Amino acid sequence: MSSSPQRSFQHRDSSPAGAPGRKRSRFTYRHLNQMSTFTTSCPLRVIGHLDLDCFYAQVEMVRLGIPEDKPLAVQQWQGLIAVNYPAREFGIGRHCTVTEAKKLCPDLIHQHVATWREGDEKWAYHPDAAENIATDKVSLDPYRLESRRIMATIKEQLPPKLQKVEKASIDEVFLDLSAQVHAVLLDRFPELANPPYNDASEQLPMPSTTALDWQADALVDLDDEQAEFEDPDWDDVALLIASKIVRDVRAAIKSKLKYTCSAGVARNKLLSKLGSAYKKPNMQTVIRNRAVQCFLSGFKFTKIRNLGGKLGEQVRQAFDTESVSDLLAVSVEQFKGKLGDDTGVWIYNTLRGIDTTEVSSGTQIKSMLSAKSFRPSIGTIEQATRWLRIFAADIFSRLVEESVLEHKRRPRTMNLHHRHGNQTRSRSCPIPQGRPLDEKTLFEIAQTLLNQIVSEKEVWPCVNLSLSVAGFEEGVSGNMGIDAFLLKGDEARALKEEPKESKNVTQPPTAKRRRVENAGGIERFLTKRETTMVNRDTSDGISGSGAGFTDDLSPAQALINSGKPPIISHVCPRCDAKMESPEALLSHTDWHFAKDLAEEERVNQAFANRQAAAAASSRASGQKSGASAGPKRSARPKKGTERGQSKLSFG
DNA sequence: AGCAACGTT
DNA sequence: GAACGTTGCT
Repeated sequence: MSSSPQRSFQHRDSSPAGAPGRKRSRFTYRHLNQMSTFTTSCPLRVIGHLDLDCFYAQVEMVRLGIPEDKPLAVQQWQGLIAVNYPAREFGIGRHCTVTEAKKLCPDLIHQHVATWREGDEKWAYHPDAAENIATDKVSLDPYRLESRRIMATIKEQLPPKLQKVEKASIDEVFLDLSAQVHAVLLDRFPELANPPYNDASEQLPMPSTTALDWQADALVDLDDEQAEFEDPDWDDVALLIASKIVRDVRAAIKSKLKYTCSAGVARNKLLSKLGSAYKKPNMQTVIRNRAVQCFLSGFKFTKIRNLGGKLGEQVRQAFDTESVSDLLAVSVEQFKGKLGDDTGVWIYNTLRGIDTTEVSSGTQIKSMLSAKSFRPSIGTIEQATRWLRIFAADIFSRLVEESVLEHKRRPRTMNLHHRHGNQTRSRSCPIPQGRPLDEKTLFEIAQTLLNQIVSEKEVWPCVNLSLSVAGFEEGVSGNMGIDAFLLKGDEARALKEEPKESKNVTQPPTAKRRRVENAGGIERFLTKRETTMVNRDTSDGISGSGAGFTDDLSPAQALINSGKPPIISHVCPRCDAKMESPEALLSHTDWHFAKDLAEEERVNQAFANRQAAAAASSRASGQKSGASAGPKRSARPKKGTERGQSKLSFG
């Protein structure tokens, strides 16, 4: 991260915090402090979402050294599972067949995914994979490995103590940038440092800035009427800072790994995710709080996460519309009546851009699956058994990469899924825990599951089989060393002095990557209104002007991080901690604020969760009702700044 | 097609 | 806890 002049902000008269007659921010010192503890209800929260552009296609482009402008698609058998943007210009879509695609674009590069081939010890890119659908099994490992490198790069780019990064899928990441932005705010706006009389409920002074320079960000049109000409407040500043951080992260991914991604920056996960999809590829979109409702109203609600399927269809039927704005007229009670309390509240909030879902950094894999659909279906147990061998090798290989080098976790259960025509069966069983796990064991367990299934009637021909492991469990049990936790086939045999078998699949302990983990994961609720303006960043991600946002922290932030007070005089009335300066003491009291609020928040959440959790099941996001009033803003329409502006003037 | 997560029964 | 279903990815 390079440093640069703070050209985003031009300071003007920085009137004292308490200057009379001066307009106050609608945010308080308490809100500001909540940023440093990632409080999910904080109205100044800033969340980023990164989404790799046609990820699989990019991986192949980079791996093969193909120039960016060449059309390429990733092939799986006769179909395409990823299409890069140059290829899309030819009208090639994800569910074209290869022959259709070649017709549209004869020069299309169609790279087949890597496959496991029976008897191989590892997946590989086979030139003739497409013709071997009957014997090969797709491997997505190359993409998982690249996904890990990207995660590592992102984490390297962010200040270690202030980052919160969640891997949401193989090509998606959420960032809670609140604490980092908080540190930047305190560093660059000294007037935010201390609440007068330690009163955290005091409103902040307005930003002492003349203009926000959104740089390459473009503003999206809004409905007029909206109170869009209000003075920028600290939430705008926070989003601007976050936007810059995100831009730098994208630049790092691009320069180090050659991948482009799109990004969304907003106040929560829901909005930032919509933002990243808003313009692709290689663009980033900022959704300011005042723009939320307008932004959301532009969507069919069916585009919103969790509403793209059955549930969305239910909603559409119930209210006979697909538009977000139509549904704004629907009351919570109506939603509850039609969809149940939890789902009803969730939808009501979601339509308003309300989402307090946490960004949880403690995300580890929870299950692994290896599957195959049989083109000509298979008809014998011997055939099925051969596939089980490949599945076991695949899964074991991934277990080795995932858990051995990192945290030693191993799965507790195995599941075998079987499909015959329309009907599907699955059987599962525990994986014996006492002893080390090896590939052969995996295979044998799978075999017993297969036997169970096969012993029923009407199982042939089989069109699909999938083997999965789940129930991952933390840690090295007892004195069993990490090395014994998982074993390569031959090592396991040696150790157990078992009779040897002919086939032996060993896994090269491939790429080693680091990991950072933590726990967490709670659902929350929030409140908040208003907005007026969306803007979009057209930056290509390499725009110079690096972030001057540093890793060094304000005293307050340093305190928060260390979690302990310094030494020397100035005694805290709360805890008798001794500080070396009045400033340190003030910062220290900030810290108390943060702690108190975090605690308060925790209690709230516990309550919310209890209610939600009881009935909690219905939807993938049990939110709590009772959205209370957000900070009110003095909605004072101002004299005109023009629409589509790239700068906003301050008071 | 091949994942992975999570919810319902 | 087992079986099955839903959602949302590339």
